[in-house]
Amino acid sequence: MAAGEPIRRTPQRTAILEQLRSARAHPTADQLYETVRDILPRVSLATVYRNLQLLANRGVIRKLCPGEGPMRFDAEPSPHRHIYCVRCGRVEDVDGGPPQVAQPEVEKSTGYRILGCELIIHGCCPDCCTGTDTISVGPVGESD
Amino acid sequence: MAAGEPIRRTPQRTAILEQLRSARAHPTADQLYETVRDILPRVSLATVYRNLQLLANRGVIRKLCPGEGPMRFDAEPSPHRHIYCVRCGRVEDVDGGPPQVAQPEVEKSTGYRILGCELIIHGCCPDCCTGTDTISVGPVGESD
DNA sequence: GTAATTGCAAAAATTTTGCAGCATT
DNA sequence: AATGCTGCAAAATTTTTGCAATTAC
Repeated sequence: MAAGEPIRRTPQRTAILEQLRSARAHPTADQLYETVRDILPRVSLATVYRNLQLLANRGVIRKLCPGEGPMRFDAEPSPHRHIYCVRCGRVEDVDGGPPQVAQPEVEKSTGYRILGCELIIHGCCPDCCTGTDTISVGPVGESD
Repeated sequence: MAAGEPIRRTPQRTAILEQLRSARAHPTADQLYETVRDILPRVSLATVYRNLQLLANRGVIRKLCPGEGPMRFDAEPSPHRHIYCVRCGRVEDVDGGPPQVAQPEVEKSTGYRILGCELIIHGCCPDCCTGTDTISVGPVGESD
């Protein structure tokens, strides 16, 4: 992982990071592309992808996989938990600190060298599961 | 999520589940397709995808997102942790019980109704990170 | 008999890449 | 000046879908 070289400052990169940082939710590359276009109308989606990848590799931002659909991006790279609404796809932060992983124990039992971890909770957000809606419990899914 | 109707038994479905259950690793749909073809040479990849989706929706199996590349499937649906090798892509189980999520607290603080959760640790497996290899720490990535 | 399931092929969705020109250091 | 970055368009990858025929219950 190339983490040594300085990151070159370009208008595109700056705008992408700015827009990601000001995003309420954890946007997809495409959603970010749309907002960046408001600032730099000629930006390309490939540039957005390339920069998000580069920034994630550098540890400046974080890439999230909700388990369905496209990847999400998070301006906050330090470990914290996320919750994903299986109905509307929204991803939000969860308070209460980072997921607990006993790094030395896991490294010993698996033989892996641990680099990081990601905890994502699946659920149904207040807007989607109002009041007494019927929902089923179990590993996520919308229909067969 | 349709969880009521009985699951119809077809040779394809049986073979897919059998192969997934006998798989050491946590295979991708495509890997599973290859092994199922040894048994049912005329099976289609679409059928593999459709069945994996259906079985995951029913809670019979579990769909995993390693954060990069294609989805993985796990014959064991009960909650347990996984570790993903960022170099070779392998996914393995981690002993030590399910990830800790204080469901009532999280439901109260987020307003979500929790359905499940997934913890995936990123690291470098013994085969990939032998001895004194140099690896960088931080949110995963191979090159820019 | 009815409804679910299958194979095939085509499509959709997401992400990556080749390349020539431009911008940043 | 050198290297990295960009836009564009094309491609690669992964997953889904339409449909007619078949199969399970």
